[in-house]
Order: sequence, then structure tokens, then C-alpha cells
Amino acid sequence: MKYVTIKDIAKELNVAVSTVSRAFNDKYDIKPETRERILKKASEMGYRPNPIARKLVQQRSYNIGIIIPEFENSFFPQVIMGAQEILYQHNYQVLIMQSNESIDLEIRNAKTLVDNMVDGLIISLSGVGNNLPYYEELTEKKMPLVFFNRVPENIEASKVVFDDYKWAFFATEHLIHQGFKDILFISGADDLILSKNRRRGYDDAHKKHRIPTGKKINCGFSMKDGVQIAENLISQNNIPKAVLAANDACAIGMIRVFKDSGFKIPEDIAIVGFSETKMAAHISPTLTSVEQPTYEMGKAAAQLLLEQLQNKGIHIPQTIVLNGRLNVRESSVVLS
Amino acid sequence: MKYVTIKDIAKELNVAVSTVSRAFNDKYDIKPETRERILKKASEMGYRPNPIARKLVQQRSYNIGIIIPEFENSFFPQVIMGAQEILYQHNYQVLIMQSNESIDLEIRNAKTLVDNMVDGLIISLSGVGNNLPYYEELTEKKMPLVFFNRVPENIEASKVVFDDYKWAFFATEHLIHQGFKDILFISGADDLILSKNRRRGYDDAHKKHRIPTGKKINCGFSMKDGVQIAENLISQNNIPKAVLAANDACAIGMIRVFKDSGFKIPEDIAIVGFSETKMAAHISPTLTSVEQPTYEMGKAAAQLLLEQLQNKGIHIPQTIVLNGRLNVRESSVVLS
DNA sequence: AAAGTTACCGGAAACGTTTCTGAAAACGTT
DNA sequence: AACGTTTTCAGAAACGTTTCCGGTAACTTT
Repeated sequence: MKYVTIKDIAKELNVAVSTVSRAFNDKYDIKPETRERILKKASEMGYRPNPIARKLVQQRSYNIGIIIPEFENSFFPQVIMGAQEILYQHNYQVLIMQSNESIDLEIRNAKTLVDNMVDGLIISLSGVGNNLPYYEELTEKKMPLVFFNRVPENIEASKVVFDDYKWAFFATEHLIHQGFKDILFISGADDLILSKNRRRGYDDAHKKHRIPTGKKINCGFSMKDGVQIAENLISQNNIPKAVLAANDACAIGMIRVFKDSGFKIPEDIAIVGFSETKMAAHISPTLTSVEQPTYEMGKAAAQLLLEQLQNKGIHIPQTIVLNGRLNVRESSVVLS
Repeated sequence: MKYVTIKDIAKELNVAVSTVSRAFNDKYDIKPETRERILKKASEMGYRPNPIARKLVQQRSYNIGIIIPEFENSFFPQVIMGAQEILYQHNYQVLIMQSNESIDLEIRNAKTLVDNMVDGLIISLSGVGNNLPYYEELTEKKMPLVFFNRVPENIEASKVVFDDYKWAFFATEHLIHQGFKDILFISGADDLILSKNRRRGYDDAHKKHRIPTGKKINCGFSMKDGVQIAENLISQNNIPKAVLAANDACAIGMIRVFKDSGFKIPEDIAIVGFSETKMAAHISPTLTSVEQPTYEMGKAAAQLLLEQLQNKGIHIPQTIVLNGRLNVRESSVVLS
């Protein structure tokens, strides 16, 4: 590829490169006529400024990096759309990288983005481990950082989270109200705050209603995980009365296995999902699920980042907690 | 952010910057000992090479841009995963941008990526329009380009496509075999080759079995589109016996509307989807759908791009056609 | 021991910008 | 007409690399 540069224009018009540069950055002194002349010639020649060169001298890129664990579930894509909407409005470009649920890849992604001089980073963790020291380092170096959804516990950075405690509590209580006693709790890796909060919600709902809690299992957030767990339960002949699943994908995986094995849902086993996907309303039985404001989450994260970008230096980490909703459907309601 | 540079290392060790550079690019002459010395010091100081500076001088970035129309359906994310796998192996980074089904945004995305000196571009079109001249321009300027899935017709570039003709034909024939006559055809915008091919397949299947074709409708690829169409059909009281939908999202949207309105599927209306998603097997009724090798598509696109990157200059555009499979499920089979 | 090779490294230019410094030109003031 | 101000621009340094060119020192060869 051959690019037209500022020098080409300068030569063509017998002006200095600095003058051409000024024409494009109207904050400097330049006669309106020469400015017009340059802009006209530039567009004739098909000139486009080279952001790489600009980054190098300005030491900033107008790029924001977003790192997500996966994009098989529509959750993260939706968050990204929300963030993009806000960031585009402020002339930031968005670079997306996905870590495939691997902490190592996550760090590599973060480093590549930092090396490429992104002005800030929006991150959802693939897990908790040796990535945290690196993020500590970044905050010390004043790199603007916002975590969302899967956030670390002890890092001083802005965060956008969902009120997992509250809605795990409500979802559990809903199952209890429906008369279910032996409720299996499934959540993501134990070191995610998200999992801890849900677990507390689950526990407290049981406490409130003075019934003993059921079994607890950690797993990932994919359909495969749900399938795996359901198969294990069946082979151990240890079937709970109800399940609070890690997310919809997990729930749907379980539903399929149980249905295939002849269990009736919700009569034999009730199921509640999390992070409602579009599918919840379409599968059979329709799935009760906790709905999360994905789009809003992206917007909020972007806004927190913009704040940091604007007040360079002084920055008080904030945590925004978003509310949700429990959509009750067939998978958890026994008509009697 | 303060970065450690090659100069800092040079000063620290009393060597020239060129020597430090050589230490990192082992193709040059450098004494193994000094090389070790430099590498050791560099890692002590936490040096990381600045890709921006490197891009500027090398006029290449080791970045590949991928542009997709949307990522609500899992189709595109899966393709990306496939492409990433190959590209990572060859030390390329992947930058993902999504056009939100807008041609204008698509061009803006392409331009941003080109400005950022990506070495190549993998693209799936949001539509056909004034984006094509720009892609023509890019091919003339020797920018390596690979289109996939939604590809342009008259551009000399490598392409990876699905055998839409064949599988639209088979899917239609399947419906005919099941005894359905009045088959509605739904596909994406008419200017996509993909739509034309499917339409031909649909037409030819009818020709083969000597029955007249049904109505044809163009729409987008989202669930909303399916909902919209189904509602229209119902309000016009013009219900076909079967539907070949643009994709699973569209099919699922229709299924919901029809079910809510009291229609029985497949008895009252049979439905076949396209680009099978994970959901096909989980909704009720389970959805007959044409399965596409998404992951393979990404890999193939990446490989075609790598070829271009390697044989700089001479490059014969290739088109890879991938095969698929029809997964027959409840939504199209009437048990009698 | 002189000449020719080779191994290693320093210096500097280059990539395409921005931005600082200072100078010329135009203008206004007395 | 001399001076001060303002406007407009040219020149050059800088950002962090790579890479070309040339030079010195060491080693081979005769």
C-alpha cells in the first residue's frame, strides 16, 4: 500500500509540513485561505492522516481496548455494543480482544493493547490469578481501567457490576416460594466476586426461610458445563428438586440432558437461569431467568472510562451496581 | 503511562540504540554475549518493544483486521475464533470491528483499519452499495483482502463462501419430500450473492419436482425480522405451508409468533432455518436447519489471507466453497 | 608481516506526524 | 517614518523503532 502523506501535500503546494499539519488541527494559527487551499488539495490527493504516526508523537491513540472472556453467549457482544455507542460519540475507536476464558491469553491481550498505546482498557476477567498483579501495575502507572461483570476484588479501579447478591437471593426465594426444597446452586469459579455474591444471596434466602441449603457446584459459563453437570447428577442418581444455574447457556444444557433422560421440567426438576438471553423465551419449557441490563453495563463502563480520561490524574475509583429483573417462566412454576 | 524505550537500555549499557535493536531482531550480526547482556537488562527494566514505532518504520503492523456485520448471532464470533486460531499461530494480532449492518459504518471501519496499517483485511459485507468501489481501490493498491460468507460479486479478491445453492436446494427438496407445497422463501438483501444462490437453489428444487414456487421475501438476519414477517403474514391471513428462513434467528422469531397465535408447527406450518445455531436443538419444536462449518470458514479465510501476505505481489484470487449439512428435526417433519 | 576477510558495532537516516521556536510580513500606532 | 503587535508561516526537533552504511578490531591467509 502506498499512502499519501503530509509531505506530499506540502511539496505539491510549496508550504512547510508544519503548515499542512496546522491546516488539519485548527487550534494553531493559520490563514483561513491557505487552510482551505491545503484541505482542498489534500482531499484531491486522497490524503488520510496516519494515526500511527500521530500516536507516536502524541503518546495517545484515541483507542480504547475491550477485553472479554468469550463471545459465544450474546451477553458480552451486547455489552460491547453499549460501550461502543458511548465511545464513538467521543471519537474513540474500540479494539476488541477475547481471551477464550484463559487468564494467560487475557494478559497477553492486555499487554498487546497497552503496547499499542490504548488510552484506556475495559475488562471482564476470564478468571482470577496472576493477571491481578499486572492490573495493579497498570493502575499504578495511571492507565485508565474499568472492570465490568467479572471484576477483581482488591484492585483499586472503577467497576460496573450487576447486583448478583440481590437477584440470586430473589431467584432462590422464588424457587422456595414455589415449594422447592432441595435447590442445587451452580456458579462460576469461586474466586470471582460474582460467584461469591450469588452464593451469599442463595444462602441468605435459605436462612430467611429457615431451610437447609442444597448442594453447590462450581463450573464455567458454557452449555457444555451444564450438560456435564446434568449427566453427572443423573449417573450419581442424585437429582435435586430445583437448580439455580450459572447462566442461561448452562441452564439450557441441563434442560436438554434432563429432558432426554425423561425428566419433566419443572415437575421433576425446576430450573432458573441467569443473564437472560434471547433464547430464554424460546426454548421449551420457557426458561425463568434473571435479566441483566447488558447494554447499560457497556454504557456505564464507557462512561466511567471517559471520566478518567478527562480528569487526568485525580481519579476516585467508583463502583456502579446495576439492577435487574427476574423473568418468571415455565421452567420454575408448577401449576397445581 | 511511562514506557521504557530502547534508548534507555542503550544509555544504561553504553551501547548504541542500533545494537539494542539488533539484540531483539536476531537476523543481524551481534555477539551472543552482548545480545544476552542486552536482553537481560531489558527484561530487568521491564522493556517492551513499541509496536507503534515499529509499524511506522516497517510500514507493516502484523495486525489483521476483521470486519463483521453483527455479533448477536453466534455465527460470526465462531468464524472469528477460527480465523484467530490460524493467525495467532503466525504471530498476527487480530483487530475486530463490527458494522452493525450498516454499509457506512463498514466503510468507516475498513478505513480506520487501513489507516492503522493492518497488513490485511477479512470482511463480511453488511450489504452491497458504495462500499464496493472502496474495496476495488484497496485491491488495486494491493491490500490483501479476503471476503467471507457475505461476499461481493464483481471484486477480484479471495473469497470463502458456503455452498448456499446446494443446501437451499436440498432444504427445499426436503420440504417438498415432506409433502409441503406452498413454501415461503426468506433470504437476506437481494444484492448479496448468498441470497441469489439460495434463491436459485430454491427455484431449481421446485423446477425439478415440477411444482410452482411460493412467495419470496427479503429481510435481514435478525430475530426481529422473523417476528415482523410472521406478524405480517398473519395479519394478511396469508399463511404458507412451509418456510425456508434466512437463518435460525429469523426462524425462531417466526416460530414464536406462530405458536403464540395458535399455529401448530410443523402441522400448520413447517419451518427450516439456516446457519445452524446451538439453539436449533433446544427450542421447541426443535428446528431443522442447514449447518455451516463456521470455524472452518474462519480458518479458510485466514489461510487465504496468509497466502497473500506471503507471496507479496503475485496473487491469484481464489474462492473456497465449503460444504454443509441439513439437520432434520421436528420443525419440518410431520409424523403421520 | 602485510593484505584480505569477517565479526561486531556505532552513527545516522528514515517512517509520518505534532509542536516548539523564532522569523518575516503585515498591520496599527504615534 | 519609526516602532511595537499581531498574524502567518518555515524549520527543526521529537516520538521509538529499523536498517543502511561505514569503520574498527580481530582473525585468516599467504
